[in-house]
Amino acid sequence: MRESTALDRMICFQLYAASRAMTSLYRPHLDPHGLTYPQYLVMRVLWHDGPTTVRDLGRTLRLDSGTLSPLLKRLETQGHIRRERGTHDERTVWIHPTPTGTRLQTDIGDLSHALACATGLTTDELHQLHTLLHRANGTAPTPPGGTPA
Amino acid sequence: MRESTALDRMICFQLYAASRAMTSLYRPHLDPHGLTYPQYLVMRVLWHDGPTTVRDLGRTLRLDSGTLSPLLKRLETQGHIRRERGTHDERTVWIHPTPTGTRLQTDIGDLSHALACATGLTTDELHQLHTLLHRANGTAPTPPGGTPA
DNA sequence: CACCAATCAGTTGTGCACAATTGAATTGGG
DNA sequence: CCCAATTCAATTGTGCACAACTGATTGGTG
Repeated sequence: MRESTALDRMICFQLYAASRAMTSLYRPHLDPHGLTYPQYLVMRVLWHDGPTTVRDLGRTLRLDSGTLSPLLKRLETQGHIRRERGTHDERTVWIHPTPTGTRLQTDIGDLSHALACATGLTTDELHQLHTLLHRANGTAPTPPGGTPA
Repeated sequence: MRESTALDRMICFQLYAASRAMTSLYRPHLDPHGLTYPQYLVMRVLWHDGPTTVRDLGRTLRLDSGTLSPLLKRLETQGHIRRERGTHDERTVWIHPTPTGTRLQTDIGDLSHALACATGLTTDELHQLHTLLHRANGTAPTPPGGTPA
């Protein structure tokens, strides 16, 4: 409908464009709280799992320390997290959400509905997309329940 | 299967992870030619459409001049493209593929098969994914024919 | 014609991504 | 116990993305 380039036929480009578009949809919701999208993902892991090591954050988000270290430094500067060297294993660094960081969860609220609507896809299509992306990512989709954007 | 975080249920994260994974799949194929994935996308547009303006490249790839200007400068330094101010409208800059840049197309060859296989999805699933991403991107999928990765 | 708004490419500044490397801490084998 | 291999976070360097801005060019209107 828009362009007639070979790009139209490339899944990789659609994936690339869709990922950036999704980030843009989050931006207006996160900007007021001073968070970027990757920072928001880190906070979500902390809200859900509690204190975590940098190593586990990397495994979960599939990011390495080269990305996470400066990102976590910025979250610490903003007062959302606290870093602490492990006592048992001094190589690991534990990331704790601060009270400020925890309060962000309720301040930001649930974005999934607003974001799901913004895609223009039906609930069924979102579910299909979710399943396909899971398979492409080599993970198993969580079978029951809704599918947040 | 891997993590039990709320991230599992977020399409946005699956999209973000899948997009980066796809780029990683391209990397070993593009690195030997000194191209990055976004640079490869630019070259594909030039191979398909011939000389193009920076403005149209931006519309096609959904990138602004802040991203394209330095990227094109690097492609020019590598000898793959040539820039030329428009004569009719001196605001626009035309991007021409050089012979070297054109030769890249045959040198790199067709990556779609290798990439499609690497995802582990069936042809049917790739087609579904393609259609869903198109709809999410607000574009119409090109109905007939195969679906390169 | 004069002027003003819009268009276009480029620059600046911030923040990811990721390869490669560093250096400290830990682990395992002999 | 000792030392070589591994693990872990951080750092360095390159290249996107994108917001905000600049400055030149163009097009439309009075």
